[in-house]
Amino acid sequence: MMRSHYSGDVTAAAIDATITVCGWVHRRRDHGGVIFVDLRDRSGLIQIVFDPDEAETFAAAERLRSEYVIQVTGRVRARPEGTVNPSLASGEIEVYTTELAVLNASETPPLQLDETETVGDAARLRYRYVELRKPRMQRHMQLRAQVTRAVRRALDDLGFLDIETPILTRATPEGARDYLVPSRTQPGHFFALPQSPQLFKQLLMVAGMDRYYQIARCFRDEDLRADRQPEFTQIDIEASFVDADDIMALNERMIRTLFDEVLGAKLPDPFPRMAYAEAMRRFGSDKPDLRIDLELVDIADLVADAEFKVFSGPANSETGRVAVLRVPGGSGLTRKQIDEYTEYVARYGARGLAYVKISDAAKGRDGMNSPILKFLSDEAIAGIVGRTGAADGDLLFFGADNARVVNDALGALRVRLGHDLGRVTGDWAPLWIVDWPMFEYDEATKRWHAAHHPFTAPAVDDPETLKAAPHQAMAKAYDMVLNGSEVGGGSVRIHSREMQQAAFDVLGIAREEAEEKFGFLLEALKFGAPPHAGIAFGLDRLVMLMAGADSIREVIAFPKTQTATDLLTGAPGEADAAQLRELGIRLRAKPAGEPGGEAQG
RNA sequence: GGAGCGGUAGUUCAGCUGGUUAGAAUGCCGGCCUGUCACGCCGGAGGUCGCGGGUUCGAGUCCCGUCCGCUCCGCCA
Repeated sequence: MMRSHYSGDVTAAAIDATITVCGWVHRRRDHGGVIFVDLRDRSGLIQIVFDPDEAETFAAAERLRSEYVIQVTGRVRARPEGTVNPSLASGEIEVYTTELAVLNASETPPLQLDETETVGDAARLRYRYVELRKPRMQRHMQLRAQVTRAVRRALDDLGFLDIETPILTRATPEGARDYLVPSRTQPGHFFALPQSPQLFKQLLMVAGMDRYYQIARCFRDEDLRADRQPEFTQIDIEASFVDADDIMALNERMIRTLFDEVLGAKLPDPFPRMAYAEAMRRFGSDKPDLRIDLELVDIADLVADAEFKVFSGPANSETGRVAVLRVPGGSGLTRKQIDEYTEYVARYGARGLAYVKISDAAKGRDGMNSPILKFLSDEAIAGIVGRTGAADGDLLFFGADNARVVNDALGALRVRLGHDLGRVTGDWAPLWIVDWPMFEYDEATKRWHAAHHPFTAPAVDDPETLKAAPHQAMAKAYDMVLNGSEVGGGSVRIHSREMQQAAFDVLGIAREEAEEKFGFLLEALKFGAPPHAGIAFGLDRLVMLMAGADSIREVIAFPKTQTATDLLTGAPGEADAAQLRELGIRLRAKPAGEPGGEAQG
């Protein structure tokens, strides 16, 4: 039953009003015969006063301990002497209690609930229900609810239909690893949990549900990161008879409204757009953080003839790249710091991190300091200084390797330096990345991969053109990037069977395989599929950014650990023999000392 | 699959190069204090130093293995 006071905002109560408040005892202080309790409820901390004149209540209050669940009734009073405690939600008022009911006791809490304490992650997740009581977590959950509410309202108002799609569905051949669910009624067969509702929302377009959305749970059995969980939530949107511009306009308006309503933040109108190629060239990333003013500059032509093989090799290679990152004022970096950055870029495959410190650019090489200067001609040095605009006191970092390594390494270094050197300006920098390549060639498997997914429409209209030159094909795709994070991505979809087949052909998905895995989609495309396009936002990541949190776990009520387990419930657990028998699953013998075994199928 | 960091009272942490009864803060228990607000003061309880093995006269500390948590690379169409 909802307690009578529960407006969620005690601070709005009038002086001298009698109110009833429920919550948890955050802290009890006794002083000179008076007992003070900081009561924690969803609005924050409220100071409750117990006076010895209320003998019975006072006696009960003496037995209060941390995390006891109580209900108090009392008179709202202004705090004496005009004292205001900003750490309390009820900073200017207090509740002078006449009645106290202990609704439940609590053992000594397993976590410290002070906001200043950083509790170890394992303990937090094990006792998540306690951790969630913290005002910060309450705020995060409230923010998340506000976001979904605002999104729903915006889309509802535009006539979008919220339609649910299956959670038990079938495996897809490409993309992330699937979570599998064995079928009891079809022994040896498995459902897969959806990586996204992609195929179903396209079927809904064929079905004439021409404006669809869903706050959809998605599942991907891949390794976790601070911003990646195995189950996560997408704001999934699809519409018919629209093009890329329609979808981008609709969604940036939605995001702008969302930020305005929820955070009071004004995002640019319109969002800037940048071609994928430009983003890679200037920032080494397909999700550049535009709050950082550092940029990559190409210098391959300046060092192509250098004797320095480290530079001239990539400079003359089809797949190579030689680029410079100018760090204004960076010549103050110590050798130790540069070594650290070298180590940092090594993660991305960079075999070194050449640098030049510039003390007096006008003096040419004599005004510079670098181990690599001796390998470069005066012309090359002058060219690099001219092109990068390097000034006295600057430092230049060089990347020379195949383009992928240079982009990854300098792109990551750029972000790292931006933060380290305080070059992050502004609060929100959204943009659209457009003009994506249709396919990417994977050297390892010698195969083409879909840059987005295999249902993305190419810019060309003829399937034969697509097949003839897949490396040139551009996709009608768009990603929304915010502060260096990809928050959403979408595309115009293929709506003709012939084009879809052509895409599968390029991707090396055999006709039989395509027929088996996607036959239903190919078939649907035959029966009057309208042109359609859509987008999906990563809700968790979006809320994380809005909350200023550094992990997606901060905005998910019950997240999983890095090894995809749930410390609270102990999931995943073992299945008992009877269940397995019924499912027709036999486990491989347990390796000694290890819990569980491996499914054999 | 790989790299790195961490695991010591309920909680957050300290514990230098191996050395006697493993400390602090906070929380918890008891007492004191006429309004505190991170209240204060006095006292107390609380630890298989993640687990297993090894080196050593001696291991929280060194070595090996293992488990767990976190960050990152790979992976995430």
